[in-house]
Amino acid sequence: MSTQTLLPITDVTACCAPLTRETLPAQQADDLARSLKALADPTRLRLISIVAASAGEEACACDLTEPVGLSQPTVSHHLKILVEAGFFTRTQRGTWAYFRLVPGALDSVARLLVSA
Amino acid sequence: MSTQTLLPITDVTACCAPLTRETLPAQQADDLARSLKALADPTRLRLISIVAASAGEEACACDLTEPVGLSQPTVSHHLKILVEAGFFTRTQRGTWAYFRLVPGALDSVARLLVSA
DNA sequence: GAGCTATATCGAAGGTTGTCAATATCCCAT
DNA sequence: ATGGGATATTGACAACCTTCGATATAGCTC
Repeated sequence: MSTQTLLPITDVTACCAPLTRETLPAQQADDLARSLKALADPTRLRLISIVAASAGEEACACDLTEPVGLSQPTVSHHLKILVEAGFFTRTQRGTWAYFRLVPGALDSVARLLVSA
Repeated sequence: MSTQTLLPITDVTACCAPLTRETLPAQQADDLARSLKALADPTRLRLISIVAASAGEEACACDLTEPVGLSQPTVSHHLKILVEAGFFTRTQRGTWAYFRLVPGALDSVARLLVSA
């Protein structure tokens, strides 16, 4: 993960043919790789899965630390990466931070991987 | 990328519900993350794309170095990672090594990412 | 066999990532 | 205001990744 700002997924997938259709330009390869890097961590996959399975498809940060078994700063770090990559939205309500899946974000990445 | 042996994709995806269906067990999160890590590199995405777009969906290693603009050892390294992750097969014909996409491998990963 | 070519492996440098403890920030309640 | 709880940021460290040049291996051709 670089320090560069991540494109929201919807931008990454706005324009392009699927991966297997024609040779991917370097710029688009970079963008897609950045999105995939955000997903390519077991803790982040579990966070996505937990949020998606939560009531209202929304989860409080306070309920995410314990299930993944890592420290609070580490979980906060992973959540930030998922937000910056465009997979999560963050809503502050009082002291609590709530996270939701961005609708269609995972599907956009998936669509780029398939041929048909 | 760890030194640990990668599961072929078909094993990763053999058993499990989509990512967003229920909380992903740690073991499956690890496996899927390993597959995604193999994809999460711009050079490897371009290699996949070039091979997929080649005549017969097959490409010789000798034709892959120049388009990605990296050294021969580096390209060889990326090809190895894609083979070990189960996305490519490698066939030796004389001095040349030919690479093909494993049918369905990308689709298996994509299917785990979508909800529907 | 000798030499050439294609590919893989080795070893090292530099950058990136995941993790934590410590600390800062923000918001609510008293 | 003050205190307490929730979350984010900082700084540090170890592990890992990408890349290369140098070298090894394997197969073809003469």
